[in-house]
Amino acid sequence: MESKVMSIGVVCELTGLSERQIRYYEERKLIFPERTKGGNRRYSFEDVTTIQEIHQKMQEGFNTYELKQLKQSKKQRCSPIFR
Amino acid sequence: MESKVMSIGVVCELTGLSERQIRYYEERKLIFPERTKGGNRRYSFEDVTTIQEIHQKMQEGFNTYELKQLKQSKKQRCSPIFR
DNA sequence: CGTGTAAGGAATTCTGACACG
DNA sequence: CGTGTAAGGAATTCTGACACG
Repeated sequence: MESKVMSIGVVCELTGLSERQIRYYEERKLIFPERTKGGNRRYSFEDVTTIQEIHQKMQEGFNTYELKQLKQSKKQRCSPIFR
Repeated sequence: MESKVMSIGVVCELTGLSERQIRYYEERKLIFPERTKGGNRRYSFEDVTTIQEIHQKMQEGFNTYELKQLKQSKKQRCSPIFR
C-alpha cells in the first residue's frame, strides 16, 4: 500500500512516536509524505514501516545523517549502473 | 487492509463522492467507520470499496433500504445456522 | 429519498521558535 | 542531535437543520 492516506495523528498511533519525531525524520529527508491542498501531511503504510525502521536504527545508535547515508548507498547498489 | 486510518476527506478523493454522501451511507447503517477520541471518522480501504459498491448499486436503482436488506440476507446465508 | 448548503463550533495539524544538552 | 513544548493561525471535520423533491 503506497497510497498516501494517513494524517500524522494516525501515524503517531500506529508507531507510538510523537508528531515532533515524525516531522523531524522528514526534515532530515528520511521520509517524504505528500501534502493536501491545505498543506497537511499524508502518509502511506510504507511510510509507517520506514518510520519504524528509522526509529529502530536510532535506538541502535545511528543518527539521522548516517541513516541517510545508508539509504543512499542502498540506492546506489541497486541502480542499473552497478549491475 | 482493514485498519481504519483515513479521514473522510481522503475517502472523498478516493471515491469522488461528497462528505454528505459518505456520511449518509453511515446514517443508513451501510458502513461503520471508527471514531477518534475527538469524534472524527476513520475509514479503512475496505470501507472505501464498500462505499464504491454502494454508490454503484444506487446508480443501478437500489435505495439504501434495499441495500441494507441485501447485506443482511448475505450475512444470513453465510451464517452457521444455514450450513 | 438522497444530497446540497450555510452556520457555528471543535478537533487536528501547521510553522517557527525557544529550550536542553 | 533529537525532542518537548507553548503560541497563534489555518485546514479539516462535526452536528443539526433547512431545502428540494
